[in-house]
Amino acid sequence: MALCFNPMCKQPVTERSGRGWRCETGQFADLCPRCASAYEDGNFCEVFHLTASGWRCCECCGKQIHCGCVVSRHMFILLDAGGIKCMACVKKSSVLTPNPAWPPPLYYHGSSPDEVKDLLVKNWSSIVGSGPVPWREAPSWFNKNTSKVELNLKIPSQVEVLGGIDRLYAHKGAPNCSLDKNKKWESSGRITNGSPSGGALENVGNDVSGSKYEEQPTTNPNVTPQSNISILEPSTQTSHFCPGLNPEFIREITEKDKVSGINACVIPPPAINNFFPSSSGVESNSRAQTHNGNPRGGGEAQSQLPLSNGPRITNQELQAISGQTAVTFLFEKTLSASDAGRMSRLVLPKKCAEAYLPEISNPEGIPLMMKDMKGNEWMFHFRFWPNNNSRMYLLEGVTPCIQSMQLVAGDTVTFCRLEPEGTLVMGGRKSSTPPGNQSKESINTGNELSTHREVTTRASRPGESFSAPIHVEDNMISSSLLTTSQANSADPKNKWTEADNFKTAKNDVPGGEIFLSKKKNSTFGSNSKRLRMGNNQIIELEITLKEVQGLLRPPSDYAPQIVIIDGNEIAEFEEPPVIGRPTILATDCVGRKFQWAQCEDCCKWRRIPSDILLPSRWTCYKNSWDPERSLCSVAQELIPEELEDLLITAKKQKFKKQDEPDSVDALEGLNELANLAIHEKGGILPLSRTTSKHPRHRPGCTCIVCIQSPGGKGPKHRQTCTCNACVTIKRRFQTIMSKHEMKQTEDKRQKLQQPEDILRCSDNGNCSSSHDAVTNDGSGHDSYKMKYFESPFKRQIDLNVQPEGEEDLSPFSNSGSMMRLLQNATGRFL
DNA sequence: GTCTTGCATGGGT
DNA sequence: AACCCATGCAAGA
Repeated sequence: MALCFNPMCKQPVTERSGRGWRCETGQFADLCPRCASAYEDGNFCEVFHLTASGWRCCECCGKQIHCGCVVSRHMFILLDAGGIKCMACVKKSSVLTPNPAWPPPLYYHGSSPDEVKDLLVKNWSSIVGSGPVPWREAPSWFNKNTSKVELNLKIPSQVEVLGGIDRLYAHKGAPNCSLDKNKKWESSGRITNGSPSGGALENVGNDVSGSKYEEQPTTNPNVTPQSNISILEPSTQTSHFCPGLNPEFIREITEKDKVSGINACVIPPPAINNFFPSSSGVESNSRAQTHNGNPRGGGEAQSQLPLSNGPRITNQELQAISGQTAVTFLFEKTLSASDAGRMSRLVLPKKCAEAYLPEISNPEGIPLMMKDMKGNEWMFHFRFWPNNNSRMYLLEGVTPCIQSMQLVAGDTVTFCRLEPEGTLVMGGRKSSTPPGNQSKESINTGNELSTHREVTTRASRPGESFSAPIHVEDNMISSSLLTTSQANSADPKNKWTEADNFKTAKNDVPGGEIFLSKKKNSTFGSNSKRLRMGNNQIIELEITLKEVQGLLRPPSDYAPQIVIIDGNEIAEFEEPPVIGRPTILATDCVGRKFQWAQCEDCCKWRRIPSDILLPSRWTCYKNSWDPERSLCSVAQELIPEELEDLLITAKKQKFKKQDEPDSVDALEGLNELANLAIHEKGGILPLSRTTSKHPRHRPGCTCIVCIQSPGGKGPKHRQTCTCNACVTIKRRFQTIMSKHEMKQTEDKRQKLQQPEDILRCSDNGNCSSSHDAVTNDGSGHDSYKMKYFESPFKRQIDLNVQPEGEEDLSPFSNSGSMMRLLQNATGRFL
């Protein structure tokens, strides 16, 4: 007869005996009835280990916990600042203090269901993988003075936890939307006989919610119903879970295969290192799931799973998330174009599919039910294709779910599992947040944006300018524009020229979604791993494509090649451009142009010559034009009022340029185009430059590009040159000219229709600029207009005062001057 | 002609 | 060289 596992007992194990803790072998300790009772009461250690070492006091209640003991290892959590906290206090704090990640339900009384749903999706998306930033921002939610308007504005950056869903809908009386909330749950400190059993965990929480919880409506909006569910403590409690795996199966593999139960069962997020109890020392190089039907060891799979599929979440976040239920993050995947397309099939990373999803032995697969973050159930089909002696796992039928989450290629789907029932949950995370807070969030998140791998550029509506969240890698800018430029740089047919514009890209994609190709006819939003970037390499710009174009600077150490077309020289850069620092063009009281440049370190604005192209990183120390102000400690010239006007000026210029046709932008001077407001972190990084000049050219190539020296000297293109570069530029030129003619025709037609506008124009022909300057902000007020006449750097807004101000900015004011303008632009580059 | 399905291909790791 | 996986594409519905 088996004896009690407790060495201090050794009583026979009877039928009334119970199971105790899980041992490192994966098996559960068989205890005699007395010991089992003590264990279930949570005082096993107090009875048997009282004189042992390792007792510590809870930092909150002072309760002693036998730390370090396998029996009590799930009864406490380790505090970041040191010390421990018993699970009772953990649960208390979870109950009585608002989850910083979730607003009090009070806020949602007036919210419509749609708003709530939207909030859920967005917030879940945030928490699943965007890192801890939302938690930092979250406390503002609890400011009682926060207005609903403010609240709504903050929605995209807020977070959602499953518990929050429960709270929300419990309060709104919509339990059908919660996640299995109607189930009678048991606290799941451990899994015994395939079902959670009571134990120390429940006991420590008895004073809060008891070991069992059957949901009851709450009347106190500030005290949320604490279901059952324990805080998931990565280093302890998780080891008792076998997330997603059938408990019977768990026992099977632990008993049959003698695999470490912990390692075999625990499916921790790869990003959470301390999820892995390493004490077992069981390491295996075998596959987590073999195709011959052998049981899968999740833990083994873990160690092999690609980190890129690991959710980006910290232990604390996970704890917060699991304030109501235990959530095991399984993996995530960035949606490719195929995944998000009409095919309704999502390719799953093989290792993740094999590790986390049910085993399938035939290509037909199995139906797989998942829930989304709203609690809606979706029935997918999990299957695989044989592929090169391997498998390609697919989740079919995902399109409706993905669409319901408004996910597109480049976004991320996250797979989680609710414990203990093992329900799979598919979450989603947008690759970018809406303009206006995206940059801010991205900057705040810093290195937490690892999942923003792809670059997507979007136009919110057809015809609008692009809102292009752009992730810039140290040596690579990933906007469609620049990527194209880089690609073009390798091809003499598509070298980067001043006249390039990418309007076609916008028109190519219905709805404004733009995914430029990394491969032929493929989508840019796909998993171009070369475009991925490390966490600390990411900055995110909220900037339009045209703005990006305006910020382009020719490589400082690379001279352009001169292409002669129709007798005009056009500077053409073999190398991709770099991004310059934006400045604000201004004019002093005597009409001289200059620029305001902002120091990257002190943010003070310095006056620099108008013809200077600043590098992306520029500080006061580089202000060689004004030595007196070459230190950050020196005050700036601008008084606050002037600075305000300056920024207004910049904003007006930005708006004005957005209203202008792309073709105009393509030919504007760089300085003018650089007057853009962008958000950046740590400055804009220079673009990469190809190390090989013509990677696609073969040795012996005699094209004009290859035979020309890097300095731009040597033979030049003739007018009759038919090389690819010339042909391309000619074609572009013709396109621009045709657009210009169309624009001229349209302008004439509009002028005829609006004679009053003509009368309002000044004699210098800058009607549109002057007009826009007044009307774009919707203020045609005279006093407002007059204000702009007062400050020197405001004059560029009113072209009547500064007639020459933007004359050159309109390359199509005179069709005959097209090439002159090209030359001017070239000259500015040079 | 369009959509779906399932395999093949090839770039990337 | 093996493997993964995005996606092309042909065949069938």
